[in-house]
Amino acid sequence: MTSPVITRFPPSPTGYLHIGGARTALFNWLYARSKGGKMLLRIEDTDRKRSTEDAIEKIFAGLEWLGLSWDGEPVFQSLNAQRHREVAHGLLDAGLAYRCYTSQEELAQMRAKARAQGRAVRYDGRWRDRDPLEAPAGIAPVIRLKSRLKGETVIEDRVQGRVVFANSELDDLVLLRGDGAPTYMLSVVVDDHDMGVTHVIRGDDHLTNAARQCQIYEALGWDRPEFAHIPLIHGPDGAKLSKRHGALGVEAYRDMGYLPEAMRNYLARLGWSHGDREFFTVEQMVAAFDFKAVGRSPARFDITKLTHINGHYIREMDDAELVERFIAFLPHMNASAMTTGRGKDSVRRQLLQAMPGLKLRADTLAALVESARFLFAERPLSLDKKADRLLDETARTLLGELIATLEAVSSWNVETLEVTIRHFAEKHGLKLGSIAQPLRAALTGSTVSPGIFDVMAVLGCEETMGRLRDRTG
RNA sequence: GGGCCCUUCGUCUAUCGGUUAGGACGUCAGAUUUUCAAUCUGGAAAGACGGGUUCGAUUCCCGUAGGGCCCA
Repeated sequence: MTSPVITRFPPSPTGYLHIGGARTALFNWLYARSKGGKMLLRIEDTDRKRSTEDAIEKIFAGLEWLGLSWDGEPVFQSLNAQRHREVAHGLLDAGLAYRCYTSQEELAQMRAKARAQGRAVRYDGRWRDRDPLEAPAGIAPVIRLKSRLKGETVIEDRVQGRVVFANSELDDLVLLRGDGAPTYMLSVVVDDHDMGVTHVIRGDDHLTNAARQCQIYEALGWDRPEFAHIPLIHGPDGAKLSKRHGALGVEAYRDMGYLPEAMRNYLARLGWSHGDREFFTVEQMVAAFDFKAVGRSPARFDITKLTHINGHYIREMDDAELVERFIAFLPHMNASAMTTGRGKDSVRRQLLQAMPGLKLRADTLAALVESARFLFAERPLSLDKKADRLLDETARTLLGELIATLEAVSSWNVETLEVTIRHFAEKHGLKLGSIAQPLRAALTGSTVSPGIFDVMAVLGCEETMGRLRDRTG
């Protein structure tokens, strides 16, 4: 019988949930779900000065937006400091750790010396076996792990494969600082152990840390978890993802009109693949996810592809569902006023009717909203430059004649309107485009819109005629 | 500086030693067309470099170069 899989996502609440963190969370979530296990959330708030409530809220919101639910209550690392200290002192009592009184100056010298000799920069263990009685007064010691000097530390990583570190490269790491604060290295190991984490899935920037953490596990006599170090996401220039690129919070993408399912799909395919498959439902993703198919090289964030995937999801989405997303999105672009003065039901009805034509032309919710503005615009419409130029004397005259024809239309629907207008164009010896474009300009204020007959149908007879008269009167 | 990781079209990737090196985004051309999209068809586009191992390397090994991460 194998124990249930427990993964964890441990964000520091010093900012928003960025793209890289979101993908790490996704992979943890996918693996846990695929194994019928759990994903825990740990808030690594030991840096009290930089941790904020606001950041915690944003991280929760980001995970929820992406549909990455965690199991149980979040663990706050700062609350475990006492436990971490006890573990460190246990190691001290067992002779597996020691007090080190080396000053900052000495450390700096050590570094300079190592560097000059072309060796790894690390602590030389000068207090490792020294008599504590020689301790200088007035210096609060740090507690260091008495790590193995010889041999190797081997990590059988689920993504990186077998990675070997010579123990001689790893120095006696600090467990507790002079002020008694546990180090990151100690806290992570103790918390992961206490939380029962079986699989540590994180960015490969932690690969070297993993070796050091293994030494702590060993000293403590604890089983280490499985490790899976996934490659980082880089910016378009191949360098670390920064604010210049995509290191925005996921909520920034939400506000740009990206769908969580699209973001999830895109992120999953960054560094992971499943044959030639590009699109995955959550279920398919969970079923197909496997560390063996996770690559080891970093991937660049490409918003163009994200946008394409987003457009795909918008087009595939059920119209009624899209209407709800549309409405929910309005506040995010400060466009709530767009539909004021209209009944909620009528707004929904009109959007639903227009959606098939609108969603084909938008690859973000923001673009979708923009493209729908003409529906709710107040008469007389303001025309953009091109539309204005299109509506010259000839065009207006033509529209005037069209009004008369349209007044005779008995049933106002796409089919009838199309037949009527095609006939009208023929009668005047015009191509359909010659009448459709002025019509579009008059009805939408733009030269770009869904099919013109759809526009007329969605606008309705009364509004259509009104907008036409605005241009011919 | 040391250690570790990485390297297939511009980008994300497939390839379990033998393929015309495949797909996707982007790009170009065409079809369609009432605009713009969407859609369809087609094109250009890749194994960093140098050595090995092998009948045969993108694939395995070594080195070089480049990039990244950690340590400070």
